[in-house]
Amino acid sequence: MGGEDPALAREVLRQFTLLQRGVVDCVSADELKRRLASAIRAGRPLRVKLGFDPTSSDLHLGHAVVLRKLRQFQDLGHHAVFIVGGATAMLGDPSGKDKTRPTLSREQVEHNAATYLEQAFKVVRREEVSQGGGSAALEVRNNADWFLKQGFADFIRLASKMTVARMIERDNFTKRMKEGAPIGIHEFLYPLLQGQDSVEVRADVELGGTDQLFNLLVGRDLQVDAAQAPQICMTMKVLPGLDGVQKMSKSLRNYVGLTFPPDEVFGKVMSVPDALMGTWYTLLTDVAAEEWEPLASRDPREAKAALAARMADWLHGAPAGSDARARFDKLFRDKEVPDDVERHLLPAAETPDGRLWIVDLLCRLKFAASRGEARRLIQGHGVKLDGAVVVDDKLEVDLGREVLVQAGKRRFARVARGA
RNA sequence: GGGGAGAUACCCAAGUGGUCAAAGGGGACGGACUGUAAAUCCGUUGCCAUCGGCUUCGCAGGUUCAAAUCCUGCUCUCCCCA
Repeated sequence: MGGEDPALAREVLRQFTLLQRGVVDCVSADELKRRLASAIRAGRPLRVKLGFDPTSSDLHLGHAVVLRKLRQFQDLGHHAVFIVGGATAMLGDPSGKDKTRPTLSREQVEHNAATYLEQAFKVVRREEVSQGGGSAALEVRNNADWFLKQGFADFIRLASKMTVARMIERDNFTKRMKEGAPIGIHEFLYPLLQGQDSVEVRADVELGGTDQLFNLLVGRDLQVDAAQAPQICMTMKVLPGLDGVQKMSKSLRNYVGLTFPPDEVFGKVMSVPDALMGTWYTLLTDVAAEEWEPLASRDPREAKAALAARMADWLHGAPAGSDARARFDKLFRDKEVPDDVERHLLPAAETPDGRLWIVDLLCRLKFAASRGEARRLIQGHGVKLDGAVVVDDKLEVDLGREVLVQAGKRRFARVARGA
């Protein structure tokens, strides 16, 4: 770096510092500074790539961590390239997995891709790229567009760019081999495809979780091979899920979906172990550590509730957080029945005498998946009728007038016999 | 291509002819405590049902009064050799 222009140097440092939040690896930091400097000097924004495979139909807070980073680049005037892994989704990324994932059909992938973008726009600015540059905030690409057009020869050529030795020294493959777990050859191909994406879109920077570092680095090699400047690889700390141990993922069911309703967002965040609060604040908010740390040590519940409300506001707009909190406090802290309990009317035909066996009632309400489960729930004293614990699993409930059914702490329904 | 090992419920894992709906652990759910945190304790964890019945141990057949357990074929996985 020349370093003659102090204004430029300051701007580079400002951007660089902001961008460091939540970042674990940056390959390399110096390159990033240099690239920022030349971008600013030339008025040519960096092309920042982030890709997701539409392997399920939900994005969650774990995805949001990197999406936020992408948004941060946008806010600094850079150009986001969002890759939908239409082709790679069919392969299945081995990163962070201890087992092979099932490959998906074309149809599933396309369906998922559609819902994905919508969810991503909760975090990323969506102005589409305009031809002449200008307000180019976002460019959406689907890697099916290039991969499905390529021929066999192209594919083999790509495969030749990687060695088996390098592949198997990758930690999660080593681990799986040691455990005797299967590894499909197709899983070796995945990083190459992801790397090729970087070549296709001429990425300056690629974002990902720490478990993506290997894949991101492959992109660098392929770019060099294609006579492009190698992308800077930035990995973000992976967001731990609700269990506090494993990374947030839909298949582990420890996630908070970006489309979850406010109450659920609030409640799930409240169930995050205290020890993780700092990580969540760092990765999912811009709140300075000096702000949340004192609160978290003085009043952890309050700090977490503030975080939870913030998440709900973020995903649903301003009053959602405080509203959710009010309902949450009422239900769990004050142990009161919520205001908006769903009402069910059972058709009279189903209850000729106006009575219904409690076990069937629970099944009808989907509070239990089977009669056996309903029985167990009752035997475990988990069912209340008008506030009183049900002890008899043979109870016939009189639906002549409305009754309040509660299963566990959070499932409520008001039921009466319909016409 | 040759040799060996293996596939058990949501996951890991015991069980090698009846007493096995299948030990143990994890997870999940419910209860107590609480801040839907952590820690701890208790209960439940195939389906239907009143005794009782029905379906389940990779898949398909077979032997037997009786199979997760024995036999045959198939599918999949791992290891060693080539």
